[in-house]
Amino acid sequence: MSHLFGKTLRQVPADAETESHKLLLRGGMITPISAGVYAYMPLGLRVLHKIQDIIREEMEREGPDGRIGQELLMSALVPIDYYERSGRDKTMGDILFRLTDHHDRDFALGPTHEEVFVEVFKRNVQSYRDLPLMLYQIATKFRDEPRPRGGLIRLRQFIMKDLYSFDVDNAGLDESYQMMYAAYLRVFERCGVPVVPALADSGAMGGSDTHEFLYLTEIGEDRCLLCPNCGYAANAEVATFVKETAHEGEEPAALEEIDTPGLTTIEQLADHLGVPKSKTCKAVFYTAVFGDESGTREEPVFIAIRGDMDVNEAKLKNALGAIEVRYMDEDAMRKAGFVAGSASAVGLEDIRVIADTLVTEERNLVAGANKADKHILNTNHGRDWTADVVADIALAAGGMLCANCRTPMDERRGIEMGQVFKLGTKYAEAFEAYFLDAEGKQRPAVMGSYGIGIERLLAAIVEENRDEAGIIWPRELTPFDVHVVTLKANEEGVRETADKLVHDLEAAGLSVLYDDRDESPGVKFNDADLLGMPVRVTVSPRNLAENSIELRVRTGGENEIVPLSNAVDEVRSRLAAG
RNA sequence: CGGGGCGUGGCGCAGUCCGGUUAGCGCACCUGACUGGGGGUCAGGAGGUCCGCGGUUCGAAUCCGCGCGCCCCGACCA
Repeated sequence: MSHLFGKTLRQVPADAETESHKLLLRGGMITPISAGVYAYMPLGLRVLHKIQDIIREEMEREGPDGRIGQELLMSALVPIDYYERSGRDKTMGDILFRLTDHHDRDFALGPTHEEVFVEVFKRNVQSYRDLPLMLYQIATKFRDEPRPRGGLIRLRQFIMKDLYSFDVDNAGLDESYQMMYAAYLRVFERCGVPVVPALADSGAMGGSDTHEFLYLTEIGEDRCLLCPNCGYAANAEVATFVKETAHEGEEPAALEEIDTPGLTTIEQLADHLGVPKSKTCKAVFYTAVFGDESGTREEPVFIAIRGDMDVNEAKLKNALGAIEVRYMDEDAMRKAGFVAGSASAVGLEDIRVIADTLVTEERNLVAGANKADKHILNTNHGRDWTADVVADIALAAGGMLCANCRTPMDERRGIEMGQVFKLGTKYAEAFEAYFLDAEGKQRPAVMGSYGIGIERLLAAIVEENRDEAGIIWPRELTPFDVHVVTLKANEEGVRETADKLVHDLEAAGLSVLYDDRDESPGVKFNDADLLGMPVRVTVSPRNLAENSIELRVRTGGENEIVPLSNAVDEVRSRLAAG
């Protein structure tokens, strides 16, 4: 430690908010470079390497039919036309880091590598005999995130393990997907991070099935719904729930315009009228963005949804086939002639109306009159207004009933540790990555893609494995196996004994962090706790007088005095137990 | 992109409202001594474009303008 680069800090840098960020900074394991960009110091890098070792083992674990992940390395610098061919130069939009070389050729720094893998696949595979194939890399990705956050949780430059599977058909893809799904559970288990696999949105990836592996934590940025009864788990973006009408049986009543001065929210309106929020129809305005090879086009859309629910923007996007939907700002609303607070689809023309399924089945809802301070009672879909698109666009929330078993669901926050996608043939077709099947027919490869963010995983490992004093590294990830501390090293025999012990431990195959600094006991013990190695060994005159050393396991055990002669075996047994 | 906070030695902060000696404190760092089982004590020391540029002024860390950067909330998110 007298030579170690990266000092521990007693005070936490003020801009660290999450515990993992604070501990990694205090431990001298990371150094901030720019928003969402970090340098990894020696201790931090050792853990990153160990995480990667675990991932490599699990990616290369042989499947039932002998398939394994094969590691390779793609370029980070990618000609922009790769992303143009898949259309993702548009769908990924501003997230793409772009640059131009001195010949004016455009490149991107790869944010994810489906395009590059499928192109390399195409150049090297012609026959079904080469399939299935699983290729992966552990490499740096670049994403110009609008808002990096939480230390290592959301970065603009990060290391990712990305694996891509290539199969002859959907059944093969299912097998690859299951293999990776299982491998991911093992990776997170070994890293000491509990995860919940949840149904997710495939977003700009395209494709069908996709699961996210969520680490549940209050500092998470994703919201998910969990059924405590049947185990259903889904990101709020895609979560389904039981949608029941509340007023379907009523006889349609006559329209009636009423005065509602100053009442602009559903809350106020329902309170004023003494009706449940489910008796109202909420109006929301969005700008939808559509895009294809020729460019992008914007269109204002009107959303009608029952007053007690909110719009799920991912579902809305999918229902419209838009590449983006965004909440309309006040300027655009004024231009479109909407009366915010008193709007409805009744009498509305020249704009697409998207209605949630429930709102079309209810009867006699209170809706806006499209005039300030006026609302209409008893509006009914089909009679008073008609939607252009009817779809499930409602956002699931805690307490809503599970679609499988009608149990009220819990809503939790989580961080996405990894995601697995069934991509299908989208990329193979865009890149004409065909192989010849047994009948000599050309077929596109059926792909899957599977990613894990390495630094984000590191952050979650620290979030999950710590106490008030510092980090508690899981056995497989600790930067060093043993932390040897000397006290009063200038006194007779202490330094010599510690030097020899370190040598013996290393000869026994253990890695050792040796605190040989001339610091007070308090400083050394506190640093040992902060840095979090599983076993601490103290060599001091007091113990030496009895030919002993002292052991302490980081997980909170008591100090134990053991004979110096057994030191190596004793350390090993503590490590094996942990 | 909208809202909020912040920018003064490596870290944490005071000073800024109300302009005026040499910009201060704690931690860390260097030298020496003492000390030695949970961030010890004393003495001496080094270290500063006060985020940048422009302006106001006899005089700017402090006032004004324009930028830049960092953090948080939201929007967004493969």
